[in-house]
Amino acid sequence: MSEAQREKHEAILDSAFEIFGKKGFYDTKISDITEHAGIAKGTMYLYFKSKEELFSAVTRRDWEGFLRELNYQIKHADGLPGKLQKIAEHHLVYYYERKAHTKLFFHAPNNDPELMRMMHGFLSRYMAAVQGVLEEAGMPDPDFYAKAYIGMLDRLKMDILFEGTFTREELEKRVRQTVCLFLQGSERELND
Amino acid sequence: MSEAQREKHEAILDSAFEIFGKKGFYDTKISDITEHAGIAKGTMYLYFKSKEELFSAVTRRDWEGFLRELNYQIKHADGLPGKLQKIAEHHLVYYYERKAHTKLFFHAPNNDPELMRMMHGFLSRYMAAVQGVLEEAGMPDPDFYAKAYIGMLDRLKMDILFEGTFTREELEKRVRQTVCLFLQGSERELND
Amino acid sequence: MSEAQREKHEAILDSAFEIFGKKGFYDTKISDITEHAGIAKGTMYLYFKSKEELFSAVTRRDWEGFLRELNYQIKHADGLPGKLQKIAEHHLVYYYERKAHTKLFFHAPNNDPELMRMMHGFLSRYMAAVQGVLEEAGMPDPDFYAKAYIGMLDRLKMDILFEGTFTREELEKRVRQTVCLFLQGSERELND
Amino acid sequence: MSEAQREKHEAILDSAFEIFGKKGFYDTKISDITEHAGIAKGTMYLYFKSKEELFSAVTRRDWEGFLRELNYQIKHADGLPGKLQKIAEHHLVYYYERKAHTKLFFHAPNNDPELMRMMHGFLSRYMAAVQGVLEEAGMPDPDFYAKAYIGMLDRLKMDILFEGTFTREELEKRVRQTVCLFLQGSERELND
DNA sequence: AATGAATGAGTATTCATTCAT
DNA sequence: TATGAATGAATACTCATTCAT
Repeated sequence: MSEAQREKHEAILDSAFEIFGKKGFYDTKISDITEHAGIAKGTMYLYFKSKEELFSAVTRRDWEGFLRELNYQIKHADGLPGKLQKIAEHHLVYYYERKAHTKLFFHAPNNDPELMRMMHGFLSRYMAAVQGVLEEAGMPDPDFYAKAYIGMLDRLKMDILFEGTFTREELEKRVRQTVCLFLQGSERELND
Repeated sequence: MSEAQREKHEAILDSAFEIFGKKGFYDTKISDITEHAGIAKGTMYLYFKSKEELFSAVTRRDWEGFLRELNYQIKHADGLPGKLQKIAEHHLVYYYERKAHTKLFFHAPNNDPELMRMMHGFLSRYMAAVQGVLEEAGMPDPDFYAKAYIGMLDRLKMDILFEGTFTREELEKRVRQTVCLFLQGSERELND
Repeated sequence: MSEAQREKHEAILDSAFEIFGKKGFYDTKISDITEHAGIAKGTMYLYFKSKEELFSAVTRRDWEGFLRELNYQIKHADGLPGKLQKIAEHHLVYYYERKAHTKLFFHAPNNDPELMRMMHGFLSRYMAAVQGVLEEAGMPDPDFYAKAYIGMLDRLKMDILFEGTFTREELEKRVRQTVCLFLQGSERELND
Repeated sequence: MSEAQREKHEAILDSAFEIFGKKGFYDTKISDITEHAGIAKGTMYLYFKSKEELFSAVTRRDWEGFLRELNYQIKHADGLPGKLQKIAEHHLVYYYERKAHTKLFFHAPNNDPELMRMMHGFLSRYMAAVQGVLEEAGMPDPDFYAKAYIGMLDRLKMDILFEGTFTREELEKRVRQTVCLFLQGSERELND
C-alpha cells in the first residue's frame, strides 16, 4: 500500500470515527462518511469490505490506542497504588476525551459476531493488563479483582459521558476515591 | 381491560420476552412473536403501539420485578454486610436466571429515546436503593460508593452470562468476595 | 325497518356526510363515523354493506335532494329564461351551502365502479331535466345545449367552493351572467 | 444529468404515463412501472422522490405540452372566433388523443397538496390564456367568460372520453357549436 | 485507483370487515 | 340488535453493495 493510500485509509477512518461517534452505526449512511471524507462511495469499498468492517476498524484503532497508552502508563508508574491510579486515570480520561462520540460505544452494530469477538479480545487484553499489575503485587485471585476494578471504573465513566458539567477536577477526585476504595474498602469510612 | 385481555396481554409479553431474548430486537419479526403467542399480527397492535413499545414493555416488566425483589431483599436483610450481600446475590442471580435471554440486554433497539429514558429511570431507582442502604449505615459519599458497588456487580455478571459453565457455587463465592472487597478492600490480601 | 332503525340509518348517514365531507373518503376511518354517531363499529355493517356503500348512500341522498329540488324549481318557474335562471341558481346555491363539505366531491373513492355508475345516472337525470326545459322551449340539439349549460355552471362553482370570500350577491350576479351568456352569447358585449 | 440519464428519466415518465393512465394512481404499483420500463425498483427513486412525485411529473409534462400547444394555436389563429375555435379544438382533441388514459385525470392521488397546488397553477395558466384572447378582443369581464367557455369544453370532453364511438367528425361539430353558442347564444335557435 | 448509477431484498403497520357473545 | 376484539392482506421505500466505465 502506497503512502497516498495509507493516508486515504486513515482519512476514511477519521471520517467514520466522527460520524459513527455522532450518529451511531445504524443512523450513519456510507455516503455520509464518504462525503465527509471527500471521496466517492465506491472508494470506501476499496479499503474496507463492508460497513461493519469499517466500524470494526474504527473501534480497533481506538482500542489499540487505548491499550498502547494503558501499557505505557502502567510501565511508567511505580507501586500498586501508583499503577492503579494510572489505570483509573487513563480509563476515565479516555472517555472524558470522547464525550462527543458516545454513540461509538452505545450504538454499535447489534449482531456482528466478528465485532463481538473483537471487543471480547480487547476486553481480555485490558483485563490481562490489570491482572498483571495485581499479580505482580502478589494479589491472590487477580482475575476477580481485575474485573471488579474495571467494573467500578466502567460504571463511573457514565457520569463523565452523560453529565455535561463533569470537570477534570471531579474526575481526579473519582480516581483517588476509586483507588482508595479498591485498596482499603469502604468500611473505614463508617461512623462507629 | 377484561380478564381475558389481561391474559392475552401477558401472553404477548411472555412470547416477546422469549423471542427478543433469544434473537434480539432487530432480528425479531413481529410475526415471530405473534405466531409464538398463537395470535394474529394485527392483534399485537391492539395491545402495544409498536415493536419498540412492546420491547419497552418487556423490559419494564422485567425491571419492575427486579426492583421489587431487590427492595424486598434489602428490607429483610440485617446490617450493612447482610444487605450488601443480598444486593449482590440478587444482581447476579437475576442474570444467572436469564442466561438464555442475553439479547434482551445486549441487542436492544439502538435509538429509541423513550426506551433510553426508561432505562435511565430504572438505573436511578437501582442506584437509589443501594444508596439508601449505604446512607442508613452512615456511609459518606453514598453516590460514589453505590455506583462503584453496582459497577463491580455489573462487570461480574458478564462471566455468568457468557461462560456456559458458571455454577451457582461460583456465583455464591463471587458474592462473598464482592462484599468483602467493597467493605475491606483488597490491600489486606497482599503478601507483604 | 322500524322507526328506530330508520332514525339510526339516518344518523349514520348524517355522521358520514359530516366526516366524509371534511376529511374525504380515504382519510376517513369507519370508526371516525361510528364514534361521531355514537354507535359501535359493527353496527354500521348492519345498515350498510361496506365503506364504499356508505359513501354511495351519502352521495345518493344528497343527489336525490338536489334533483328533487331542481325539478321543483323548474316546475314552478315560467319561461325559458326563468327556468334557466332557477337551474343556475339551484346549482350554485347547492355548492354554496356545501362549502364545508368539498371533500365529498373531490375525494371520493377512486375506483368503485358501482359509485361511478350511480354518479353517471345522476348526471344523466340532471342532464335530462335541463334537456327537458330546452326541448319544451323548442331548442334544437338540446343534448348539446344542456351539456354546455351545465358545464358552465360546474366550472363557476369552483370559485364558490374554494374562494372563501364569495358572497351571495356575487353568486346572484354569476347566475344572471350565465343565463344571459347562454341565451344571447358574448358577442354583443364586444366594442365594435 | 447526462444524456443517458435524460433518456431514462423520460422512459420512466413514459411508463408511468402508460400505467397510471390505464390503472390509476392507487391501483398502480411502483414495480408495475419499473418493470414496464425495464429497470429496478430502486432506480425510480434515483429520478423521482416518491410515487406521488412521479405522478406529479407525469401530469406536469402532459400539462406543459397542453399549454405550449395551446399558446401556439392561439398565436397562429386570427380573430376572436378563430382563436376560440382553436382553443376548443385543442381542448377536445387533447382528450380525444388520451381516451386510453382517462385514469390519469380521474384517479389521481386524492390528498397530495403539492399536486393540488400544481393543478391549480395549470388551470390558472389555461384560464389566463383564454382570458388574454377575450381581453384582446375587448370583451368585458373576461374572467367570467373565460371560465364559462372552459367549463363548456370541459363538460363536452366527457362524451369523448367515455363514449367509445365518438368520431373526429362529431368532435369538429362540437367545436363549431361551442364557438357559436359562446358568441351568439342559443336564443336565436328558438322557434318563435 | 476511482467513480457513482443501478440494484433489489426486506418488514412494520393500518384498518375494513367479521362473528362470537 | 348491538358490540368490539380479532383478523391478515397488501406495499412503498432505503441504502449497502456492485461493477462497468
